[in-house]
Amino acid sequence: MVSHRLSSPDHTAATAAKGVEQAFRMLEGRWKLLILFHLFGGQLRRFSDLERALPDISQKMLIQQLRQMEGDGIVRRIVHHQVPPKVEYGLTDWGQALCPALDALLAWAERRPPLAD
Amino acid sequence: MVSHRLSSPDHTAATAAKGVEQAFRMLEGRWKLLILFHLFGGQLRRFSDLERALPDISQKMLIQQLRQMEGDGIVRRIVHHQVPPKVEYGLTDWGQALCPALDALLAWAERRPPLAD
DNA sequence: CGGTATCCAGGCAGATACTG
DNA sequence: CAGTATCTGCCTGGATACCG
Repeated sequence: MVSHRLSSPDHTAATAAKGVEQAFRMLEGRWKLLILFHLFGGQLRRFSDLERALPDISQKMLIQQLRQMEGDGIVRRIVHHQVPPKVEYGLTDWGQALCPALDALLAWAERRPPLAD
Repeated sequence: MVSHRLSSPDHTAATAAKGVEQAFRMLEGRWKLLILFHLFGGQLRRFSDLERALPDISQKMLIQQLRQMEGDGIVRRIVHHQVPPKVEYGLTDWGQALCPALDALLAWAERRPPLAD
């Protein structure tokens, strides 16, 4: 029986959920979305810039989240071999492509009707 | 290159992230997406139907995830006062509206290029 | 049938201190 | 500047047993 109106017809509930869960796992974590929204638009940000932009994050968490997103292919890391060291972070093309999808989710969240129970 | 920005101009990185995080929090949890994809399309499913559809879930987890989504206004619960008891679960209109947003995220996940490191 | 109640373990976030 | 290492506490999910 045809049920969930996904654009792609060849998904079961299980495969669709699995795909979305993959996406979720890459974006979960208290800081990843915040980092992402600071990088949308093609900007490059230094490690210390991001530290300042996210005042409550520890260095451990910042590098951890950046490395995970780099490993997932969302973030790219650009090392300038200088003294003192300089490292910039930006998005890959695929990472940039997240923007409209997150936008859709944001729009949905903001359409929430009052809970009229 | 056209920078990818949000459709709504009055978002900072912080407010946008906050909105999307709200959405994420409502959908996080090992079973919620799976439940959701079983309910997309306007179907009503009994508690025991869902239990059968998600063979590895415990009753505690099933009811917990359903209740949370009900509290968030995504799922609605329909109690039929009968003996034996019968309870059905479906989506609210707003819950249904999640489908295109998740579809976008699913499409993104499936566009992932090979990690050519 | 459709739930509650209770206990438990693992993972992840956070603080803090140290380093090339 | 841009990280690494270690310790700790909490929260979430899971197993199990019981109830209207």
